[in-house]
Amino acid sequence: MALALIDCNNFYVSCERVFQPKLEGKPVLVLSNNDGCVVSRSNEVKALGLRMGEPWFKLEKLAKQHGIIAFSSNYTLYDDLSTRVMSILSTFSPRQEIYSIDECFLDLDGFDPQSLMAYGQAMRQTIMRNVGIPVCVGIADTKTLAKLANHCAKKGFAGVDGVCDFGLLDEAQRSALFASIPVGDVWGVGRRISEGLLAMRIKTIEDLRTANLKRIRSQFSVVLERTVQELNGVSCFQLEKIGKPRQQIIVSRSFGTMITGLNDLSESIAYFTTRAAEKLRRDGSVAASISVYIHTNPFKEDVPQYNGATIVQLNQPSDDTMELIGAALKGLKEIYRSGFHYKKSGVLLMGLQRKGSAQATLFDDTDKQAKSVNMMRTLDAINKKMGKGIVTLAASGIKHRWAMRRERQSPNYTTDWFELPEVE
DNA sequence: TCATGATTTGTCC
DNA sequence: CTAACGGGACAAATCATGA
Repeated sequence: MALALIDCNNFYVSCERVFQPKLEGKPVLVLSNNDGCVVSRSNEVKALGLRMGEPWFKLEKLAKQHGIIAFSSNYTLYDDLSTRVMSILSTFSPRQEIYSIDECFLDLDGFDPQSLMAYGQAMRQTIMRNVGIPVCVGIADTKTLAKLANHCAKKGFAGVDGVCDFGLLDEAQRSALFASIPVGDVWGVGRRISEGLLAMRIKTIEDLRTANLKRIRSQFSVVLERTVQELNGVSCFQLEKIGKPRQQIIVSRSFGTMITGLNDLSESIAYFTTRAAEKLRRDGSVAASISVYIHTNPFKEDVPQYNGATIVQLNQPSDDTMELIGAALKGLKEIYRSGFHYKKSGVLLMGLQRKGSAQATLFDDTDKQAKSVNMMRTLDAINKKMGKGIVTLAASGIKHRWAMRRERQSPNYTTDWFELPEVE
């Protein structure tokens, strides 16, 4: 049983550097949507002590002083480079689980244990040569250990050069290593659980690995119990098949500016529902209900706060943009209150099932359904070919006063001819 | 009282 | 110039409800 976890280094920053090599060695960071928080940092930025998740407006001055280069996030670019990285990695194993935009697991069962280090190096070199993104590789018996091995590879522990294979460590070396790493670095141990463990004097990974299982189960949860098992080499989290359809779809966004009126809110909800319905159809699913929510800015404690949410049941499960928008706007009218400054809204599609598997009812209008399928297929095809949002429904509005801030975005180098820079 | 469904919580990246 | 703090997904835990 051997598993590899391959994780791109500072992924978003690395994507920006692929197309601007002069950023190499310079402090670079990438901001979240709306230019809100720091979500990716180069090593130089980490060395300056800037923290992950820190709001940009608090750092802007400091960043200028240090000559930090900040980008708005460019998901079109990151998605495209991610696809290339994942596609290359898929050739290294018959089984791959894409865990997130910048990391995946590979099943290395049956490979020669002595050659795994070299195999990991081959992955790194191939990706660097073909895409230009640096990655690290962690190899171990379970997912949790592979994540940890990757962490060690990134930190460069014990002369490790981008690949770390726990299979090469004996018991004593393993214990010593684990005793040197804080428990919060384990996959699945977040802030809250870290605090709880600390209160029980469980400080290092070695402490956690040797902790009493029953006690962990009763004081925390079955999930943490499994994590402890995994740290001991007992596999509890299996490799998941790719292409499994999602169980929920969320589209939500903070606004670039506060909005107050029902009209602007309706536009945003219609727009988000359109995006959600596209994802739904891409998955080949239909939704049974849609939830709508709006809220004010929770960070402005001195102004009146309001959170509204509701769930609207559809007559029958659907993937039709217009039907979904109709339901969403109905929900919005119920929860809308005038007199508040709204900062964010969103929709959530629930009760997802494979299209076609839904129970047909006596009153289904099959002719109307067939027309809807054609309409939606055409809409998706045009938008795919001509660019997202070329054809939209009137309800989504045109001007989008509420659109998010993206003041420092790089061009879509790989997906839009018109955004290729001039050759100097 | 139990089983089920709905909502909240915690985590990850 | 001012004001300015992400988004999406999942599973388990917890709460609410109704037979």
